Amino acid sequence: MNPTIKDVAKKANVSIATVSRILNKQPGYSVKTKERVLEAIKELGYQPNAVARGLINKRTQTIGVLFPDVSSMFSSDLLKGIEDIAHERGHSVIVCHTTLSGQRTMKYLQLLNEKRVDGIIFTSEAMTEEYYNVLKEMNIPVVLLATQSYRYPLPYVKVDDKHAAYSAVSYLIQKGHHNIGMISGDINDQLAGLPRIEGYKQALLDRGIPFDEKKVVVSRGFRYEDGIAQLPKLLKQAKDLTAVFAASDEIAVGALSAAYELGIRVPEDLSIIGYDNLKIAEMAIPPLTTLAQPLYEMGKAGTEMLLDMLETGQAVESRVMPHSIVERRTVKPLS
Amino acid sequence: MNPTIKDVAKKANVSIATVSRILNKQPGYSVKTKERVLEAIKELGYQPNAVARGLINKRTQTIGVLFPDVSSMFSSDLLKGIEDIAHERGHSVIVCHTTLSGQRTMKYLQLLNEKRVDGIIFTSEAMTEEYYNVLKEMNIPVVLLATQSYRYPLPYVKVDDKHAAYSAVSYLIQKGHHNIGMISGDINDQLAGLPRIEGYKQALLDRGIPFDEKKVVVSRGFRYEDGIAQLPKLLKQAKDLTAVFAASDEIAVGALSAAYELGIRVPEDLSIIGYDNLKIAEMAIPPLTTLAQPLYEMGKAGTEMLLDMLETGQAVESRVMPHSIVERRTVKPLS
DNA sequence: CTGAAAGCGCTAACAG
DNA sequence: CTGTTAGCGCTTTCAG
Repeated sequence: MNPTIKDVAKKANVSIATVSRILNKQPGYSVKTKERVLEAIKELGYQPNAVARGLINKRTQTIGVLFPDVSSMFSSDLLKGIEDIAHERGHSVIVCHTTLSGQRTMKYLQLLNEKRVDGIIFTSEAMTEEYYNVLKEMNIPVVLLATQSYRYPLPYVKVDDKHAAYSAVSYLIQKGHHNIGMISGDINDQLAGLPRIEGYKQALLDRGIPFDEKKVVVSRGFRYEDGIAQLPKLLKQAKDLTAVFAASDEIAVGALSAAYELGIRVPEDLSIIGYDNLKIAEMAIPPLTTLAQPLYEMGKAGTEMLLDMLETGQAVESRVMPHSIVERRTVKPLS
Repeated sequence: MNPTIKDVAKKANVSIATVSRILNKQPGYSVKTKERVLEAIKELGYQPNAVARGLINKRTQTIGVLFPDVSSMFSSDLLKGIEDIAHERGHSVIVCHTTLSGQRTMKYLQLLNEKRVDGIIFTSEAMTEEYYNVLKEMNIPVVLLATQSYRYPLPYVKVDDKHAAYSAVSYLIQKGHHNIGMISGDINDQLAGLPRIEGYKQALLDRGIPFDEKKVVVSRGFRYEDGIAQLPKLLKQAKDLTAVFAASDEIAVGALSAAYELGIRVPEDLSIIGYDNLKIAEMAIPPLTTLAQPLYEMGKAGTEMLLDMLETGQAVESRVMPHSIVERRTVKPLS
């Protein structure tokens, strides 16, 4: 069995209180005792029991992160940022894959409560009343990552989706494209679906290009398969498109594949711009021009916010992260 | 604050022992008290404190998983399998990104010990004496995932790398290729580096094709960038190759990109086979033929093993998982 | 500067 | 069937 603080105390001939003080760098002991204790610790290979500490401190130094079954590349960029900061600031992270069904999300929320995590990062999924209620009950800091809620006062970190989509489409227009299609994600998704369509629409309108609903096709998700399925559909219902804006990189790469099958050359015959800037954007053939979300930084920022709330007890401000265009080779300038 | 078992006991007019029994489904109470207690629990919204439980039971229902900074796609497939089984069997998972430096691995190991996790899954990285010693000290089950150790008696789950590489190259030969190159990962990697080269060599020799070291080029890692850099080098030092075996899908996709830049058509001018069967293999243009490792199943299997050890206290047997060839479109049969 | 003792929330004998 | 009690390993008053 692991040695306990008691063993250390006995070995060093002091009380456990003294050992505890030394462990926690509190004042109240002579240099000599400190040395003796430190030596006992080393000799025994003593490691404090975080469980016992958690019980009394009411802090577990652990946070929970909920991921829906979104593209794993998307999630893992976020996770990396989260884990880096959490570790740096002395916290562990418990990952929870909630998949689609809310049931599992509820189970996880309950679990995280039982484990007494210090805070929760809720990613990508929409916040529901049910979730919010239990979160409120738990009475711990929560931050929304790559999602947000109008209804509930939870701090978030995300990109401005509408604005980002606007930028992507504006970029296309600047490059001389006028006949631009869009492959959207789920239109019922108030967070990543609709706003991007609105950004697309707005960009068009602002340049005096009429919006034509035939030019946007909506899929159920944001996956590769959606891109594969939707590009042909889009091309059929909207003629002579010179460019398409895909609502995610996975969709864009799917579109790239579909185009390849159709014998349509990208970017010679058709320009494509994606959204996210995942690793696959870089790896695509040809490399995908895309609207970049700083996923890794978002993960870091969200975690910073969470831990700040934890430490200060204060609310923090939401952060809208900057997006940018990463120019690669799927958009051809039109003369 | 969260209500405690005491509150429940008071409200239901019973002792905390009775509540505890009911919570743990142990015998020893009437139906009536049970109902009363259950109602009190519901009314208070009581949730047992897993930290307190962990302290007394010496079980935290939590496992730790260590990932080096391997391709995130690779890790996240594993993680998904791990998390699914862990959750199904009532455990949470703490993720630890160890990056490259062993220092961080040691810190994590120590952390996981302090948190008193019930078991550890150690992925991809080579087991060192230093790690093994602390792991042994911790005295909890450990399983190696996508790695193995000759020196230390730790159960593992992985694919037979040499055999898998042998299969991949044999496949190429069956398709009529004789002049086959290889882009290897780090040759100093005893687990994923060398064995795959040996499999390549063996497959050649078994068909009477002489091995020529000019035909294999080794990179430092298994990343996309390595593929990009190494293909041109390989093509320069080995003429008239008709096919290449890449030691990972990322390398293969990098090779695909490099070929595209060079104006080499795949598979018309050059066939390529990858290794892993990540999602990107499917998404590549053209879709990548590859040697599939069942990553998700491996994650599941490893976790099953770990939890079995935990529950039974018995050692478990290592598992060599089946590999297979996923035929897509980067290998052209030679007449 | 140091120790004794209470108690975090829970489980597990041991009594009754 | 039910309650009392002693800890699990630690932090933290409160005395000295």
